[in-house]
Amino acid sequence: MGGRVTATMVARHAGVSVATVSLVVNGKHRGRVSPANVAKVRQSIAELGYVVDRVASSLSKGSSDLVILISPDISNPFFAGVIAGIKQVLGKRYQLLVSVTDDGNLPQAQEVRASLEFRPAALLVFAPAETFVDAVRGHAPMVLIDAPGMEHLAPTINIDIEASARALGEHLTSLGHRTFGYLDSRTGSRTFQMRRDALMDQISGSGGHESISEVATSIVSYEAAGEAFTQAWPQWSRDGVTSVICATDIQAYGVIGAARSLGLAIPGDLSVASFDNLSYSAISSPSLTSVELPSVELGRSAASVALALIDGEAVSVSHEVFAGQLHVRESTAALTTS
Amino acid sequence: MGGRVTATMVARHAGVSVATVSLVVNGKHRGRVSPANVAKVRQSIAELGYVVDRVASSLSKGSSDLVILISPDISNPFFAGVIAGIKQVLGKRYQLLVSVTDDGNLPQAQEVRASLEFRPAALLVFAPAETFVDAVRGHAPMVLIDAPGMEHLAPTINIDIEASARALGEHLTSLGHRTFGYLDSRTGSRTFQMRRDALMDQISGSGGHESISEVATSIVSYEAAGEAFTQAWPQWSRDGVTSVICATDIQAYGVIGAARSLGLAIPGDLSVASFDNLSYSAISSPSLTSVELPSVELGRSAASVALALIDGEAVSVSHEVFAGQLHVRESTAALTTS
DNA sequence: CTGTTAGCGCATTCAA
DNA sequence: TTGAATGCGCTAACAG
Repeated sequence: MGGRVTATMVARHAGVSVATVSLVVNGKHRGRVSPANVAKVRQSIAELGYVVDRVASSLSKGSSDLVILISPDISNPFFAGVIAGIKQVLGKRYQLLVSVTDDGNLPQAQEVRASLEFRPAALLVFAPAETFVDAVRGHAPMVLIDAPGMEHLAPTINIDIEASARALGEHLTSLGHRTFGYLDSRTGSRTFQMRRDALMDQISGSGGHESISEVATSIVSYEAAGEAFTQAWPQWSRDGVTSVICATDIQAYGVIGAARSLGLAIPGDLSVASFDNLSYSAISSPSLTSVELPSVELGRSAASVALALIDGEAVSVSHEVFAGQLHVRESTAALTTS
Repeated sequence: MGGRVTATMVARHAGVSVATVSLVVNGKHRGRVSPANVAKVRQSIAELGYVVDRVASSLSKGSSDLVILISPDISNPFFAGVIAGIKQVLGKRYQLLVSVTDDGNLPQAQEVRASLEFRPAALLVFAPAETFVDAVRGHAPMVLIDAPGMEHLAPTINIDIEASARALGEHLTSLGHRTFGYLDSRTGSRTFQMRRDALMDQISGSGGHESISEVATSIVSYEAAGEAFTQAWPQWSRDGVTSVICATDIQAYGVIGAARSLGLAIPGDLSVASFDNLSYSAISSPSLTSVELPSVELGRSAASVALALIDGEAVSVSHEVFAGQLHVRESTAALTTS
C-alpha cells in the first residue's frame, strides 16, 4: 500500500508532463517527443519501477486488454489445447481470462454479460447456447468456437465434425457392427448434436443397417458416463448393441470402466469409440479408437480472428473449419461371433 | 457502440442522483435510501439494461473484483479440480482469472507483476518459484498453494505430501522392493522435491533397504517421461531397479508406455506408482497405484483464505495441510522372482 | 435520507 | 515538441 507508482510521479521525476509519459509508455512518441525526453522518461520508469495501471488505462481508452474465453468445461483436457492455441496467438499484448461456466453448462447470456463488465477487447465463446448472442450487441468483438449453425451471428471457427463422424461410422460398419449405443453429452451443445446426427446418418444410410438403438446421456465425467452406461446396458444388450460411441473420450473411459465391472471384454464383447483423442487414449488399455479434434488449431484460429476484429478489420463472418482425424485403436474390433 | 448504459442515465431515468444508483447496485442502501427510490432505481436498471462498469468501479475503489490464479500447467487435469474448488468458494462476487504460465514454468515475478496490473482483489499462486514474492509487497493479498517451505512468506495451503510419500514407500517396501528408480518433474517446484525426499527418507530409513538408485527427470508430459525412462532404463536395469516412482500420473503413463515398448511387463517385471490419482488411473491398464492429491479441497481452502484476506481479517500466516491418500492398484505387485 | 463534489490514473484533445 | 485541461464511469465523503 502506498507503494503504487503513478504516471504523475514518473513525470515529476523526469521533469516532464504526464502526457509525455503516456506517449512514451504507449510507444506513440514517434516524432512527438524529443529523444532526450524519451530517454529521461525511460530512465525514470526504470528507477521508479513504474507499471501502467491497466484499470485506469482501460477506463480512459474505453476498452481493456483482456480477451475473455468463456468455456463450458476445462476439466476436459481438450480445452488445454484450445487455450494453448489462443495464448500462442495472443502473445503478450492481451491477457487471456478464462471464465469457466458452472457445471459444464453452455455459456449463457448471463456469463457473457458478466464478462462484458470488464470491457474485454474481445470475447471468445466456446459452444454457446443459441439464445445468448443478443446480450452482446456490438459491445465487444466476439468469436464463436465450435458453434455449428451459428455462423450468421458472429465469426465462427468450427470443426468439420461431419466428415469425422462419417469416418468413424464407416470404420465401425466395415467391422460388421450394425447396432450401436450412443452416449451423448448432456450439455446439449450443437456440436454434440451434430456428432450424433452425422453418425446416425452414416450408419443408417449405409443401407440395410440398423440405426443407433438408443441414446443415453450424461455430463462429461468419468463417473457419470459409467453410471449412464450401467443403466443403459440391460436394454442395449437386449437390443443387440455391439458397439458404443461416446461424445467424448472421458465418457468412453467411464464406459470402459463400467463395462469391465459388468464383465464385458473390450473389444471382444463390445467395441467402444469416441471423440477427442486425448493423449491417454493412445496408451489406455485397450487403447481407444477416437476422432482427433484439432484443439490447438481451433484456439489459434479463433485468436487470430479476434485480433483482426480488434484491429477493426471487417472479418466477413468468416467460417473456418478444421477437419478431425480418426485414430483406429484397440477398443474397436470386428464382430467375431454372431 | 453507443449502446452503453451508464449510472448517470439510470439516475436520470429514475429521477434520482448517481450516488443513489451506486448505493443500490452495491447493496449498500440499508437505511440509506428510501424503499420507494430503491424500487424506482431497480425498475430503471431493468428497463435500461444497466450493468455496472467494473473498470470504472475498480478504478474508483482501488481494487477490482478479480481473483487471479497463477498456475503453471492446466493441461494436468489435477488443476481442473483446484479451479473447481476455488470457484465453489468464490461464488458470484469475485471472478476467477486463470493466468497460465508459459510452458509449464513456475510462476515468476513477471507473471505476478503483470497480474498486479489488474488490481486483483487477491492472488492465488500455485507452486511458486522462491524468488518472486518481493514483486507483490502488499499490493494484493496473496495465498500460496502447494508451496512447502514458503509458509513464512504468505498464507499457504499445502498438501501433506510427506505422509503420503511415506505411505507409498511403505507399500512398496512391504511388497519386497528394495531398489527404486524415480522420475522427477523438471519444473523443480518444492513440492516435487519434497515428494522425492520423503520417499527416500522412508525407503532408506526402513533399515537395510537400498535407497533410490538414480533420479531421472522430465517435464510433465507423456512423451518426455517415456523418453526419460527409455534412456534411464539400461542403467536402472543393471542397478536392479524393480520399481519406478513418478512425480505425476501423467509421467507414469509415459513410463508404462515406454516400458511396454521395451518388452517389460507391468507389474511383473516392474512396478510403477506415482502422485495425482487422475480419474484415468483407475481404469488404465494396468490401473495405476497412485497417491490421491486433494485438488478440490486445495482450491476451496485457498479461496477461503483469500476471501478472509480480502475482508481484512488478519490471517495469521495460516498453514493448512491436506493429507493425500494412497490408492493401491494393479501397477504395483510383490516381487516374485529374485 | 438525498444530492453535490471530488477524485481514482490515464489517454487525449487543445493551446502554447 | 510540450504541458495543461478534460473526461472515462464510478464510489465515497460530505453537505444539505
